Amino acid sequence: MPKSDTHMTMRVVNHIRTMIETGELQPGDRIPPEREFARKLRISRASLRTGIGYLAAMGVMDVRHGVGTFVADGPPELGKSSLSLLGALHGFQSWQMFEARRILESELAALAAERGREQHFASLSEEVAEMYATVGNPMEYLIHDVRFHRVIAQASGNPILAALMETITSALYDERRKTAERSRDLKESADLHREIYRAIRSRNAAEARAVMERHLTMAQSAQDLELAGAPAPLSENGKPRKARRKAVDV
Amino acid sequence: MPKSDTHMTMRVVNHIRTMIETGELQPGDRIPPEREFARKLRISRASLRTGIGYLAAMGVMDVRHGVGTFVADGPPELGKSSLSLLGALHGFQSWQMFEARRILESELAALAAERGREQHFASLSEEVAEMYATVGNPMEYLIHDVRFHRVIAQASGNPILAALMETITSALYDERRKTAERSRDLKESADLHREIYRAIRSRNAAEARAVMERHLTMAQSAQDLELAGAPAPLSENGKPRKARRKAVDV
DNA sequence: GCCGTTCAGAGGTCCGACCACTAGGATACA
DNA sequence: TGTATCCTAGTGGTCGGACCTCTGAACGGC
Repeated sequence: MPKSDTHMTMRVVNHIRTMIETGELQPGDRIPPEREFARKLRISRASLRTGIGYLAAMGVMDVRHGVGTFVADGPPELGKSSLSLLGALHGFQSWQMFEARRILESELAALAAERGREQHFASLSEEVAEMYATVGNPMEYLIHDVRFHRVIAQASGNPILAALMETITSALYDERRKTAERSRDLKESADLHREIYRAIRSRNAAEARAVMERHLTMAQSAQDLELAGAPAPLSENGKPRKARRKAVDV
Repeated sequence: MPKSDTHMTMRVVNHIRTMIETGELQPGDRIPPEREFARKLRISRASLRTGIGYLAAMGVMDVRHGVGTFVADGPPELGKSSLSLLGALHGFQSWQMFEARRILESELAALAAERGREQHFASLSEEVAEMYATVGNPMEYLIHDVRFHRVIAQASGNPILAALMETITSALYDERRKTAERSRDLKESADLHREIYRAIRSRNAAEARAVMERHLTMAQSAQDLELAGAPAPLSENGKPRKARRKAVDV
């Protein structure tokens, strides 16, 4: 998509991109200090920083003040929190977020059932066990919950869908953290996760998809309930700035 | 996700975000000239530019040299071409891209069948007609093809899923453009689009999903064939790094 | 009325200085 | 000896102010 030559920023982006493609740079690697790198590329430090900023915004680079600049590591995600920004711009609604997640994760679960490997099953099993063990500790529980879904995404064998899921999940995360779930809910949640795990392990794609959908539907209604007794009013395009803010923060 | 206060870049991002949330800024609007805006925010122009660059990278702002900086207009998309960058980093494969698209668009078609409105149906019908009319002109055809899918995304009533689709599609676009389709293929393609349109209009979600899936599966195998048949793909910049580039550029 | 020229205003690039954070070594103390 | 504190080199962050390039529209000659 991006033109090369002219714009300095694109020159930087393409240069780093090439370094990645040739294997010269790998996830976790550090790039040279800005001053040095800028000299090597024959551009000003300011321009170099523009390019790096661009890559950082897209989640490809990870800049750490006082330490250095690194190639992003960990699960790929499209543009850190870009979804919430876009949401502010286009008025995304909470339920749309959940719907998107429900659809993605359901398919992910089905794919995981078809393509998952022993190692994935083992990880899933482990996380389920941890979930049961931390039913009394929502904070801890959430960590394993997230990991569980992340393992499924990996097991699906499609890193792109996994990245999309990661994007939505992280946008949903903040809101979710605020929902102080009760222990009884967590027990039910753990049960559902166990069901999902079993369906995947037995390579029953349809079942995995169905249970995952049930799980996420329940999670959504639980949160809706928590947030307000009133069901979400879909004004579609309403003026009320109040509602707008709500949709935005999701 | 982003901390506020300290980092200038986040101060800018949050400020603009707030302006968007309050409705002070709307898609298509122009923000003040950099020098002036920087003065108003009490920060240096460089810092302001960093923040704007961040927003631009995520597709929220649209910067035009010599003209001005605008709030993004048109269909939302997550981080312009961030997918192809991430692809380079994590080695995304072509088939994974197609799979993701197939899953997303199938669900989108189903949702469109359930929620679409008369105006959407009218647009779809129009695009189908245009497709038949431009069967002899691949360039023109492609435009209406893209529009057709975009209208379905809108009709689905879920802008988030639509944005995800847009992201994948635009990453796929370059590759797709190179595939000089023959007229006969286009005729078949138009027929399928017409089927999809009919299913949606008759609110048959299952049928819409199925036909869409068939359409995209065919499109994928057609392109695979094209790529395999012509063994001397344009290397775009000389380097023989074929296999690698393939996985990357998709 | 058409078309090339001019020009103001907007973003793009650069420089060089200085600030702020981090990690790890050097030092002081118990 | 062990531990806590301080110091410092290295790296990203911010600044401002000069200059370049691009775009669009007003201007003026034909």
